Amino acid sequence: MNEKTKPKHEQVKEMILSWIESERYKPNDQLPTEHELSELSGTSRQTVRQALGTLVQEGRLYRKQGSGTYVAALSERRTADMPTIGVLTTYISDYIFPQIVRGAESVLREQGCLMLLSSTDNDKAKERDNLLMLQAGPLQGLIIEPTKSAQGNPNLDCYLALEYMKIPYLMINERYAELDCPCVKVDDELGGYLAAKHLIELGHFRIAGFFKTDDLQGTQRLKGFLRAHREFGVQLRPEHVVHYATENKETRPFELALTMLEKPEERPTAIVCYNDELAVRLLEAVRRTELRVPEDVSMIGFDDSFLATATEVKLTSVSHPKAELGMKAAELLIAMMEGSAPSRNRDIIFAPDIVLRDSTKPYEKNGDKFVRTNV
Amino acid sequence: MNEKTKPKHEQVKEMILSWIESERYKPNDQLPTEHELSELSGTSRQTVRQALGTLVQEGRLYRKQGSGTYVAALSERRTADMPTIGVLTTYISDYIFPQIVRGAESVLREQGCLMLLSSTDNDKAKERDNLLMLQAGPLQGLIIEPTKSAQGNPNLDCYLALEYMKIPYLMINERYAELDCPCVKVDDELGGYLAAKHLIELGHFRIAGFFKTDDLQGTQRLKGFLRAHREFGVQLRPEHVVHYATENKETRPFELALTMLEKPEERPTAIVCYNDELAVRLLEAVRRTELRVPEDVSMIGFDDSFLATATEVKLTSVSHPKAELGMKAAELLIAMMEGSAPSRNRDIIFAPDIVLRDSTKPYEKNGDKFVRTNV
DNA sequence: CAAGCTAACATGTACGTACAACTTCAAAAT
DNA sequence: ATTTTGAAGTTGTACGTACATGTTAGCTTG
Repeated sequence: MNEKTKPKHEQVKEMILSWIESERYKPNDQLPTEHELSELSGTSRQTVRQALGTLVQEGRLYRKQGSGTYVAALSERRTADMPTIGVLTTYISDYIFPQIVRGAESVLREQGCLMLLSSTDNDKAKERDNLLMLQAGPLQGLIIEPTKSAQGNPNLDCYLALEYMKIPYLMINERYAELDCPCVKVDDELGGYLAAKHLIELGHFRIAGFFKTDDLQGTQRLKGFLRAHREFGVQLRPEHVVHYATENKETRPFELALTMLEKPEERPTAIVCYNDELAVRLLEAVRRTELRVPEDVSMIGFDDSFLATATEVKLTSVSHPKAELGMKAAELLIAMMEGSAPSRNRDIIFAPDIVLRDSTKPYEKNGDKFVRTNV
Repeated sequence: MNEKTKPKHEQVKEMILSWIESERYKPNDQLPTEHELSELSGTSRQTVRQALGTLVQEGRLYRKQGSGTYVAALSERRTADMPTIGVLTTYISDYIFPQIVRGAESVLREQGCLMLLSSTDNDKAKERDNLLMLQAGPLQGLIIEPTKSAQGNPNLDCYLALEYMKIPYLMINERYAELDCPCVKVDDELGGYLAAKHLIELGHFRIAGFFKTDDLQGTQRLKGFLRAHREFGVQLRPEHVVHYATENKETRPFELALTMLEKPEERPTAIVCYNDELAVRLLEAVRRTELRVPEDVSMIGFDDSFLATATEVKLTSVSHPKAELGMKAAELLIAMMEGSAPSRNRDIIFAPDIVLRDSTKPYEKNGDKFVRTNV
């Protein structure tokens, strides 16, 4: 069968499609009967039925026994022309991620893509389940937030399966070390650096830092925090660097903050918080010890979320464009799906900046017994 | 055609499916030829071809002209056995909705369903676009948060199309008046009633209420607020009932609160806020007028969100189980899809309760010139 | 005028014949 | 031993007949 002579049922199908596309028949209009089409096309009723059957299966027509065959409304067309994109996140209601999803969804909607959303509860086994389930669906691309990104990747085989299946994927916030997919993220190291730098430039010399180090984001923010201290020659007390993880985030930072705030000779003059959520929690620790922010201890958050302005003392916070991150991730994934993304250096990294509010102020001696011993 | 005697081509299809499911034939195994199946089943080759054609269309088999018919590998199966559920929301990053989605997604994941997420920006035209797009996908059910629920339903035809297509759907938070689908929601009227009742029982007699009335949730909360005043015989000043809408929510409530707080002779002794987000905003208005919560004016929020504990004065708030609402909605929709939902009285309504914190206290005269004139 | 009935019309199922196009395997040729 | 050819086998297209099931419109009756 060469190109010139297609099967008759294909030719009938194309004739009917041309009627639909030229709007000779509009949605819910009735087509000629099978008998009429048979005569019109000079083919048998069976051949007409085969053409109609294919168009029904594709959602272009619907049939009603005893009544006739009708043009389907646009909404009844199938998904052949609507790519399905998966978004796999750790926590759907995490206080930042909904804004990233919002940005992604707005781009995907605009581009006529359907978005599947799924979550892992920051648990590697659930990450695996989700990856398998999403792959079994009609997936054309995947945006992934890694799960406990600092703790390795036991689900590597699932990611390799995505590559085998030629499903493009990218990661947001961090990337598993052994994968080579693009990553769309904030420069967390720079964020931690800017936070500490801001406080150092305000004269603070005893700065505590609280970091959630089971995610690479926390590790990177800590790295920047340390780098600022080194560059500005400010000494750091080891007990002023607090690590915590998903499992103990409700208790450990609060307890350790209480402990260090209750000792006047060891008290930090400022605190860098891993994020605004933690900052709200440590604000309470400051109050509990009858100190004030920023009069007694300055504080800086991260993410510039709506929590930063919900508190009585508005938080100075490291800011980054959350919805835009989602948008750029979606745009990049679509480009990858279309084969129009550059093959190298595809990471997109947003530089954060500091939004100054009321929670940080210059360090003042204030009759304290403390003496600057650095610089 | 009654239940007992299915069409022959259906029976052949089921025979072949039973082979696949019992693993008599595994992925990539070759099935008996059409001629052999014809003899085995006692039907014509055409009938066998029809059964095979359906299974090919469903992705269970693939055929190779001149070679044979084979069982498709698992990853090539279509999503026939993984239902796809749409969730249509107004704002993905709305401070409450992510928790509802989280609850729904956890149930859907457990039940092996894929979840499509889409948003309308509380805009009716986008609601329409989304409904058309979701319907064009492989949708088996839909969970919908109505868009500006108090303002009618210009997209009724889209909802009727869902019914025509026999796609079950339900609504959360409110239902469009002319639709008869199930609704899963909080009893907003009771919530508004409890909020006002709580303040009245604390002795407050001049209570302001702020309600977002372009959503039926706001209208119902207002209704309960009014009912409490009527039942307890407390008079209500019209200027103490503030309506606002999506478009002016950033400005109008704040301005009107400032206005009423600045006039000592008209100042309310307590404020009912449509939600915690608004409460945080009105806390700032109270501060701006150098008043204190709860010493000078009590305040109660709604939703018991994490904003309620982010503030310095922890908010008394009307509480309801947000993630559970999402879970119940997903369970009900699955039951509807399986035909196991009761056909009547399917609404699920959660009774809210009050979580007492620090933002409300009993009314005291405090040297004010005010005199109780009611009760 | 409304309700019920029936015949005509339209799609759904099933069988059959015939030939086209492709694949596989065995036999023949090199 | 390897390559080529041809026959047999298998799926794909197309036509036809016959009957089942459901819908619709027109006619009749109350």
